Amino acid sequence: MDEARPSRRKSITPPGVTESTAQIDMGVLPHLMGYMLRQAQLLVYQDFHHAVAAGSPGIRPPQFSILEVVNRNPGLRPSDVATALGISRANLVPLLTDLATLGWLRRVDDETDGRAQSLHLTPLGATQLEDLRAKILPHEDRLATRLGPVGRDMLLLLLHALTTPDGETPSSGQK
Amino acid sequence: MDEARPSRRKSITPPGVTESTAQIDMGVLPHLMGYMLRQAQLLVYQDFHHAVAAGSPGIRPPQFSILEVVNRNPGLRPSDVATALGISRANLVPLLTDLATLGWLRRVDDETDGRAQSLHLTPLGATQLEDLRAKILPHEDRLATRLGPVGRDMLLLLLHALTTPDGETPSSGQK
DNA sequence: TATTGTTATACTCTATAACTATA
DNA sequence: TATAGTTATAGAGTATAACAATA
Repeated sequence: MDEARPSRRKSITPPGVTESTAQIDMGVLPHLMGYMLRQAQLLVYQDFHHAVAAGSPGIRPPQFSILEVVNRNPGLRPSDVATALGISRANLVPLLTDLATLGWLRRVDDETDGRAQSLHLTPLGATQLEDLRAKILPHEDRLATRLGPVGRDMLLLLLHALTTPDGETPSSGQK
Repeated sequence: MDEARPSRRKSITPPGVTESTAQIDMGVLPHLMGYMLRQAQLLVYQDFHHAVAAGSPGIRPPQFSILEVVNRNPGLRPSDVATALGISRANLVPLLTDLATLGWLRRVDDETDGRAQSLHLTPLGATQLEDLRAKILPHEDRLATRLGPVGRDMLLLLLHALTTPDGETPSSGQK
């Protein structure tokens, strides 16, 4: 019985997200933004890992985002970082602790508000962040070559439009 | 060192995550595909949850993907589902078990190959899948209104280009 | 009372290694 | 030996509740 499917050959197709599914009907999945966003994000995250893992173990996208935001906004508070990156305060704590343990980030108790802290990058953290950018940007550029000359800008524009609630102005967000 | 930023400059990128972070400089993050893909995916996944949670508890994107693929390819094997969706065989097992426990999916031992199984949706599973589609597609459409008339197709096209290794033909998955 | 940082907990997703039973 | 399904485990990300100190 069974064998509703003809010819199950052992045609092992190379790994990757969608390539090995050539003869499988994916149904509506390729038409769902959620599914395709997940696949794309997995791919880019793998690229991030390849770009960063060797040289900066333990640094993943969230850690990089924290470094970037704190570097651009010295003295920022954990609470603000959490809302800016969409991370809960509770989940931010161990990330900040790890970065502080590395000596890349300092937590300074606020003098006017006994509850608050001010976050700053150490000189080491600043140079490491530069190093991370120098690794990440080329890899993103390499991936972007799959999208054609204006594809990357178009993708970012669409993603901004998607994540921008409504009355925002995403038109001024490009470099 | 480096930039020595003057207090709180309103730099080039207001858009991004939320409007409450308007005065925070997000640096290069809004220009990174990885960061924006993550933000977009979180948003769409929240939408998925809102669309599905009430009525089908426990059904998340991976479960839906499995149902969709098995429905379109009756008799498919777990191994094929795993590679098609980018999930490891090991991690697929509990997902299939849950769906089987719900009575939505059957695991039939293959008669010619004692190691293999054939996956099929039960009649209940098929109707439930129809129900899920009827909930998910409108919510995706609603999100897509932020992207303009051709924005959604453009986004899907770019995501396909990004996740397609190189000389592949993404048309095999198109409807 | 409300907020800030924190702790603790639980659940999901992901990544490996290793086992069984078949082939 | 190789494969299919499975088990077990560990790690990361996410989501809540609750707490102490402070406002």
